[in-house]
Amino acid sequence: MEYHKNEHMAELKRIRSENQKLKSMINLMYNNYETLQAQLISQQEEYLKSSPDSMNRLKLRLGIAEETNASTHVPQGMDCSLDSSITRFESSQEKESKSSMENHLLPSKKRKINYELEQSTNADGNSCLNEDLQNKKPQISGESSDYPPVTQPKKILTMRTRSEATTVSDGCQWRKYGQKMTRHSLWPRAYYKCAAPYCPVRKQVQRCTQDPSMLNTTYEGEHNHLLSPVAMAIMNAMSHRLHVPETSAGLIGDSDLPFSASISSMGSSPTITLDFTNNANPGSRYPNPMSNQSVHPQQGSDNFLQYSSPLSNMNYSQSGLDQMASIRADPKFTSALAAVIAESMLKLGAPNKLRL
DNA sequence: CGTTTTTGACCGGCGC
DNA sequence: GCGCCGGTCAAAAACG
Repeated sequence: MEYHKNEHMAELKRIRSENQKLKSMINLMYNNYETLQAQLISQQEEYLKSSPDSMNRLKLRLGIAEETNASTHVPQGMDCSLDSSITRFESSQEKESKSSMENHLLPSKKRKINYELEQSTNADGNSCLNEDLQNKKPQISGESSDYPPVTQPKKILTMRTRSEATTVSDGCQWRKYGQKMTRHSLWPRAYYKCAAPYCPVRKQVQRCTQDPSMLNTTYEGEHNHLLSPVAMAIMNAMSHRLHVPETSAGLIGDSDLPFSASISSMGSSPTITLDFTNNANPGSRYPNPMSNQSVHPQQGSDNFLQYSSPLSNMNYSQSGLDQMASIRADPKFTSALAAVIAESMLKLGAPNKLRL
């Protein structure tokens, strides 16, 4: 009896100290993450200030619509290996987005009312006037407005995933607001808005006609709120043109990262895969940063690091803290994420090295 | 019963 | 001006 009591006490003590360790580890990682994010933002701002022209070049690299001639202006060496269907997809989206933006410039009666309503709700000094509203705002007196010019292009990212589900779970909450049959597809196109209040981000999801197992997802705009770590990692990966490994024809190979990475959706859960084999990106000009690092590949995987999101086995309704804890506690994930962020900073700090 | 999805209507752009 | 098309709205239906 006494023996069992002691055993329980020891177990409790062990669990308590483990909890403490985990807590401090989470705090440490959270701090590191915040520091990195702050550094990334300040570097971006600094870089954009020093070289305004670089913005357009970056947009091109990130697959963002150009202000003019977006579909015809394809810089040398860029996206040459893109699946032609993806290229068409992006181009048409850019065109559509442009026309939709022009549409916003001349609001209909109904839209004008909505706009005025939102204006009045934001007029109390609340600065949540989002990008969408800025685009909708009619330019009355040239550039004297307090807002950026309406020609400011929206970020457009496309992602192609193999999925049987109607949409790919990407860590964000979306509200469906429409579905349409389109002329050139046998499959309907679904329209989603980010469910966060005042967030302007929208996405369109449509199954590929040629290969119905593939889902084309187009994201438009930028989130104006904090994203979950998973969503952030996915958006980050998308910015680097990461792609689904199962895609036979459409592997986007222009990534200049020292590793290749991909998002795939097994069922409804996202899996982020980072492949540090040199073969994966033979054209990379960068040395493999992980070759002598402390990140150890899985046994038998031959320098192949795979991070399967804990969300794979996790209910999305689980509390945010638990979610963050499980993800951040995985050293493989943080290493991979840090590598992506570091790579972004490296590129931002060395504009002349951008391959365009 | 509140939230989310569905779906027909509506709107504006575009080509003819 | 008309019809087609894609994007959005909003009432109704479905869902949990």
